[in-house]
Amino acid sequence: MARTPAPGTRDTILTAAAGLFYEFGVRAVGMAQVVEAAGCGKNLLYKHFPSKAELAAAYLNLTRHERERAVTEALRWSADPVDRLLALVTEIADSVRRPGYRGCAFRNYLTEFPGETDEPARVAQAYLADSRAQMDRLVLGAGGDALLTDRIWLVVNGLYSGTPAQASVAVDWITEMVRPTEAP
Amino acid sequence: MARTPAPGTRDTILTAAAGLFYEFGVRAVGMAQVVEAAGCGKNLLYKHFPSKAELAAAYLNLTRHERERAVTEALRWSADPVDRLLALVTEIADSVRRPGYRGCAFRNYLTEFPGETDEPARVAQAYLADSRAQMDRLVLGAGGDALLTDRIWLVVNGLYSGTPAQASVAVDWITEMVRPTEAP
DNA sequence: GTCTATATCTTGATAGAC
DNA sequence: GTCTATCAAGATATAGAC
Repeated sequence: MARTPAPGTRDTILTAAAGLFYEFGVRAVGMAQVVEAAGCGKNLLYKHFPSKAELAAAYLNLTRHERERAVTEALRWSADPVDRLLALVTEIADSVRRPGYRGCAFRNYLTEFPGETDEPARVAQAYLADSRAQMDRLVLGAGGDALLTDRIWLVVNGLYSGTPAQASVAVDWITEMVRPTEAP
Repeated sequence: MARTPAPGTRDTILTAAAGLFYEFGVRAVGMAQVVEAAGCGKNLLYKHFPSKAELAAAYLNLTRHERERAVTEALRWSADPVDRLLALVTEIADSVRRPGYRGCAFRNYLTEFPGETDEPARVAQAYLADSRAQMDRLVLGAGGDALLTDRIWLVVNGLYSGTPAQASVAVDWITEMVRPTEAP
């Protein structure tokens, strides 16, 4: 009775690994833990991901795609440049508010592996650069200048490493910055 | 090599360990590396620091004392509440600008060991709480309200995980927030 | 006696073999 | 899916220099 090769094995393993890596950190989680959480054999894990670094890179790529999907979805409903910027900021704030939030996965990885130049590190750095570039494009599109891009990135950086309680403060503040003040 | 004079042994070890821990992360640095960098025997290391956790706690406490000394020094010259707040912010910005800056040591530790409740984790959490409380006290003393404390903490958080280039942006911005605007 | 150096024990991790 | 080789790291114990 040959087992039917499960269609989503790679995804199953990756999803399990991603959850563990994000919650406990990449260094702290062993391949054995991933195997146990995925409910598969060790051979399968190494068949799909020949090394832990490749699994970590896949984890960061998965996270990137999830973030991009969520951001694209959030931006889909707004055409106005200011609305689009605020939609992005709101989406980030929502992600910070989600239970189990433990900071930005990419920044966390780079903190765990400082000075590293392997593939996961490159994925993380690329995401952060692209993420900043996207934010800057939206700020400039909404009529902001270079100073405002710096300031908003500062606040968003603080938001990423902050608590859910600060999410609303950040959103409200950035709204104030880019919307004409309403008289009371 | 020549025998290390006895009295400063603990400090020598701790200084060496602190440099390595901050630069490469606590997890990535082994006790053997600390021994080599300190130029002492393994026995002596374990005599002064019975476990790696105790060495890590000592590292964070040392960092805390260094930060507190620098902040106290920066605040010494200002009596005016607004000046004191800006002196603190400027001191933080200067520390971010220092070559070799690799983020806040306490946040980095908590990122490396999420969910940990041992002594180093408690030291790190206590520092962050005290640090925020001090900042809030200065903001309130300078005439700010609760909203301003939240906003300034957001910016300072972003500054900690930011680049030296953003340090000036943060200082200028906070200056603008707490000083009466000067007419052009 | 104090410190260095080394040898070793134990644990846990990556990885590959069966 | 289990079993095992290999290695690194934390921690301890022992042997030897000053």
